Amino acid sequence: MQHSEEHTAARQRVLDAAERLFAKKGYTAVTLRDIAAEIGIRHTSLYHHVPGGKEQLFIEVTERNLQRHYDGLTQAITNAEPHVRAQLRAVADWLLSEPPMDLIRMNYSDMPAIDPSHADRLSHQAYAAMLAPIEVALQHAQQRGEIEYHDLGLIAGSVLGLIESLYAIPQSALDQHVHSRQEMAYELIDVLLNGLRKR
Amino acid sequence: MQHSEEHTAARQRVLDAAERLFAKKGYTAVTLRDIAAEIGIRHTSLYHHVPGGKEQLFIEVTERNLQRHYDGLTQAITNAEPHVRAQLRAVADWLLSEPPMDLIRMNYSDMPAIDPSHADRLSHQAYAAMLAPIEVALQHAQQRGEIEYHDLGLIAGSVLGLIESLYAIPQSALDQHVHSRQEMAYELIDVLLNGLRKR
DNA sequence: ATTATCTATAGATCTATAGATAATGC
DNA sequence: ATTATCTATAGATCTATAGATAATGC
Repeated sequence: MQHSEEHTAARQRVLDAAERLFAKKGYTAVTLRDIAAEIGIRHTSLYHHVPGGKEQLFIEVTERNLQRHYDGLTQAITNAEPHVRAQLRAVADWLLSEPPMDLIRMNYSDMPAIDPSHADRLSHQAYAAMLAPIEVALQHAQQRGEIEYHDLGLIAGSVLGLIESLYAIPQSALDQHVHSRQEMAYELIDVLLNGLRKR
Repeated sequence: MQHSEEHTAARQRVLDAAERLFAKKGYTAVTLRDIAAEIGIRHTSLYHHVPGGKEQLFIEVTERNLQRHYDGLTQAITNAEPHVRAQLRAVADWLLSEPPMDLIRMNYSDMPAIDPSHADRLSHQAYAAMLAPIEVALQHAQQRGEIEYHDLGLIAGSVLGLIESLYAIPQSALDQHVHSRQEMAYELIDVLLNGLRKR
């Protein structure tokens, strides 16, 4: 016997589609019809999987997305060579393999549209999931003497901001440009690390 | 005699409110009712000032916003001391005095929701208005020998991305933190410039 | 038998139009 | 006289519920 919290295949398809669309366009820009259309069902069928409706769906898949990012970033860092440059490149590779995590939009547009208590929790989770793995890697790099800075939380945010901001480049501009997002990310990581070198 | 393209005081109030709200929350998250409520009129009255409706309103105020940013950034740089550090601090001050220009949201959420031909133009304008002034300042800095890098367009984007990403920090986290956004921006500018030093 | 989807429907909200009324500026 | 706003209304779309039908998994 399975109760409704269980993860059936159909429910997974719903959550996957919702996660992708909400991540890409934000809470208000996505309708339940968009999500349902994505997987070829009627929007009313979504309520069977998520009785709480749009808001519950958004909260659930956003937490899921953040957890996935935490895992992905942690894995990327763990699997990379134990040097900060390789680890930050792995972070960039991970982030650029996913749709952008637009934390500004979350902060200014998504969060104000949902229940405040949930918004607070999500904001906290976003901060922790995205920044913590990077900050830990930077701390280890500092212990190894690869970098030197007094506020590595700020630098972790910069790494995230620098890489994600590459998603602000329109596809049309990317096509003309010689470099890919990955190449640009790698260059920026080198500039940043150059600015953090012990001297 | 004045035709409807003229800028009357009432029309200015409409555009101001629309600009602020669209900048903050994005195209789909803002309704015409929100804009009208902001200035204490009924939403149907908006059509008198902007017959083209929501989409025309968004396009008009977004271009206006971009022009304002271009002017503001150019002025900030011109009025600053003629050194890259002071100029980038002035850029940060300007950007942090305005609501965030979330170019990721524009790229992924706003632009797909409007007419493609207008979207293309707006994307191009955004790129030019926000990056060009910073890039020019960096080129001058390079001519003065203050920095050295082969792709200053990429660095201009980084400056923008770094500073705007400070808007991803929730207010609650800012309250706990010791540093203001401005202080963090100044620190990041120093790290970046340190990474771009001639050596 | 359980899970998933569909149809039908309600009520709220959104963009938009038409025409009447009020406010403003020579 | 012109400009700005309002009321009334239409039609589209959105979230959500109820109950019937179809698909699935033991």
